[in-house]
Amino acid sequence: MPKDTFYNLKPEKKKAIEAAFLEEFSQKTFEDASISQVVKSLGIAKGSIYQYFENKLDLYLHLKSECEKTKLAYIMGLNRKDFPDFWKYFRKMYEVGVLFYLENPQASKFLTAIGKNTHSPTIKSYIHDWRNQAHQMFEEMIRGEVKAGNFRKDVAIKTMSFFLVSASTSIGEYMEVIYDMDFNKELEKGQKDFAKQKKILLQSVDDYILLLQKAFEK
Amino acid sequence: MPKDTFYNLKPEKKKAIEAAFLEEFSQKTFEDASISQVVKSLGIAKGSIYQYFENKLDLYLHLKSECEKTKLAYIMGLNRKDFPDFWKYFRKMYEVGVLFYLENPQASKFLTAIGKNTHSPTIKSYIHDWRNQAHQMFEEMIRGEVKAGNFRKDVAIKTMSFFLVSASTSIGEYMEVIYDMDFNKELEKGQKDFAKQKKILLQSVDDYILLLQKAFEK
DNA sequence: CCTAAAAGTGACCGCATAGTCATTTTTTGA
DNA sequence: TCAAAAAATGACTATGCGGTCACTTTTAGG
Repeated sequence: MPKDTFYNLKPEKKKAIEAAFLEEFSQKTFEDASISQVVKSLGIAKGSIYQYFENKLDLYLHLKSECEKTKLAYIMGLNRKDFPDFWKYFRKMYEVGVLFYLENPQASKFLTAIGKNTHSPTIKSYIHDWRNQAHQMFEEMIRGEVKAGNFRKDVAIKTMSFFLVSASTSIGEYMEVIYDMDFNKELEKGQKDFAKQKKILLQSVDDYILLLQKAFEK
Repeated sequence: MPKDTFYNLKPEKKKAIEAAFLEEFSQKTFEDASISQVVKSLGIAKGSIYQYFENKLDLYLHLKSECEKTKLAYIMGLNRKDFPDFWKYFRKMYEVGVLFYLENPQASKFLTAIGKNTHSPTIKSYIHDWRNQAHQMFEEMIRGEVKAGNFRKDVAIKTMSFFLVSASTSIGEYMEVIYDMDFNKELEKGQKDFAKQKKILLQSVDDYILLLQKAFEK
């Protein structure tokens, strides 16, 4: 847990520090991310960081939980029961996910980057836990749909869950590719249309759903 | 390129060095992998490594190309034309892939681990190239199947290719999970049946194909 | 205004890395 | 047998890291 000193910081400075480290941890492994370099770019002393946090991991986990909290606020309130079928629900998840991405690109990229620490001795256990949770969640969802007669039942639920988790991850990567392509295109034209971006990103999701739906239906 | 000194080494020593570094690079990032630690475990001097290779990257790329060469020997000879449909061809690719895995676990794991260096400043360009090649290959294959009327044509080829690449990666990860589970189960019983392992791994592929087939068919 | 607490600092420590190179050891073949 | 070539060595360099701490500066409030 961060120390009181950190929470006593002026909001702008707190934000600046968080932003700088989000950036660093989005682009490097936990081990390769360098506190020394970030404080240099921030123009503060390295010692200060250790007035705010216990150590590097404490800092990392603080960012992680902050970003997760932010994202959760977007996801919260979504309930399978409120949708006529699983894919409408699935799509809505991505709709709020895209909103989160467009409104908090740094946080979103950081959360994605966490998953790239598969080999980090410090971080891998957190990833492992997260993956297990995701698989369990998806398994339960799929089991529900199978029981309700909405999904095929000739393929093991574990397999379908693995398939769906990977497809979900892939959607995220695909969206980033599409976003970069389109972002550069818009840059040339010297504009940046938020609503249009959202539409383009969600088109990727819709296309993926077209494929997934067929794969999972009876 | 490795220096002559390396190729002049006695085969056993050469193999031992390669094996030790395959192991290290399978478990750590390129940057985090430690030559110092590997040479210690090998019982040779660090200077020797620099008699064999220009530098760390040279060593890494040597292992990469060696493993790729080994795997290529398994894949080579497979031709879409020799199969009645795409999924029979796809399955055969995994059949030889599984064989490669069972016969060269270190090489196979190393090749998989390359992909985890997305954030490595030294390695990421190689991954990027590899990904682009994979996507291009898959795109061409899919285009062929669409033109032949075997695949649906209402989803962009780029999307289908992204979907298929991710599913393929996922199969690999799924197989490792399944393999570990089953390997441990067999260990308890104190046996290790190669043919049975192969069958179990390929069952994962078959299940994935059941899903993919539906997703892609007209 | 002045003092005590809080915040900020950066030189420094211990450690680990990739890579070098003068020196020693081993191998080779005439 | 012996000298020249090849290979092996490990102390050493330069660099970078996370983390510490004695010290300085800023802030707060009686």
